[in-house]
Amino acid sequence: MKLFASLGFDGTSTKAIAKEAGVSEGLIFKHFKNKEGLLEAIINYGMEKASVYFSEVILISEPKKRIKKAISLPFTIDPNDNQFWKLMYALKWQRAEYQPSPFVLFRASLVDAFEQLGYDNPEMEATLIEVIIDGVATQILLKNIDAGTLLETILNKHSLT
Amino acid sequence: MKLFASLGFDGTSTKAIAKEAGVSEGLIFKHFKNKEGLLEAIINYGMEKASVYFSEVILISEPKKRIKKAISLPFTIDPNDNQFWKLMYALKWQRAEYQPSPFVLFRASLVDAFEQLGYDNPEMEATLIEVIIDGVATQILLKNIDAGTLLETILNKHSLT
DNA sequence: TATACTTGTAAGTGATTACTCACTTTTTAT
DNA sequence: ATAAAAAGTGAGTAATCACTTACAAGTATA
Repeated sequence: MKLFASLGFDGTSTKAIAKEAGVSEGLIFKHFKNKEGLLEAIINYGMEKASVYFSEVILISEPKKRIKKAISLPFTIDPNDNQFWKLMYALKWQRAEYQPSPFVLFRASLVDAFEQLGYDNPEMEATLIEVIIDGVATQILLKNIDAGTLLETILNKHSLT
Repeated sequence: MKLFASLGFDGTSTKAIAKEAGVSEGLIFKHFKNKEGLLEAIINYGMEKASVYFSEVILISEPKKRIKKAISLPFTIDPNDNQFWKLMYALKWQRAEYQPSPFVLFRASLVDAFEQLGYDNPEMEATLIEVIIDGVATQILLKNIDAGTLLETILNKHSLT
């Protein structure tokens, strides 16, 4: 994950991975069949952890609280998971196929929340939340900005305080 | 640009580039010295075009209008330039060094606008605009969303109508 | 027209790539 | 304790990589 996140999938050789992991190169292929299989294993591992956070949002029944929680997600990224999310975002721009299902459910729960609140265009409002999450994640992961008061400001503009 | 944007820099071979361009592989190295040089030429070409749009924002003296124009930028991306921007965003996640200077000036002009408007925390407000631009660009370039009423909604939430 | 320079090619180069295979060591189950 | 299975190794493999080089064709200027 460390190497894929910093050098990219194609920029990382299986030899380098083996060295970093302190094992022989052959073992990688015993375990994961091929390089692609290793990437999939990494993604599955990360998405399992990520699903926990998505569930926390989806399970909130009160719509305003659910939306607030959704926006707060990128602000609560565990620094230990930074590499995983960098990898996920980098992959996003290169492999359209990697749009795991947890994201779909997450979005649906946002649309539902805005419907409950009687918004004119729930789909668009959900998109706007996704816009903010993508944007905040980009800023937090790439430039390590001081997120301090940013969350509150966003919640304010969206009348969610 | 087409190949780099879809397959990534490391995922694209100079052989494939030569074939796509209909020239010999050697000619690439005559013109651009090496593969990296070709990437730089592409970036320079694209940034020159992009600078025009940034300038249009920076040159607006009225602060509210300047911020409005800034937010509207990702909504006005010429579909012909999609590949360039996909490449730029993909590069963002892999090569920290490619943060071209036009972006720096652009951000400074946003901070300045919020200062003029007397906001408490102009730096943070500028970051929030960048968040929105990054997020909108991500949505427009990756999923081709209907941007229709999204811009107006954003301007509304930020009291910029 | 002769000369110099640029544009272009094709066949290489050594290095590196993902991956395999024959083999050894360690772990697990009976 | 023993056999089977799993985990691990290291030296290969053909293919591909970015890049070079020797040379040919085209083009501008004297």
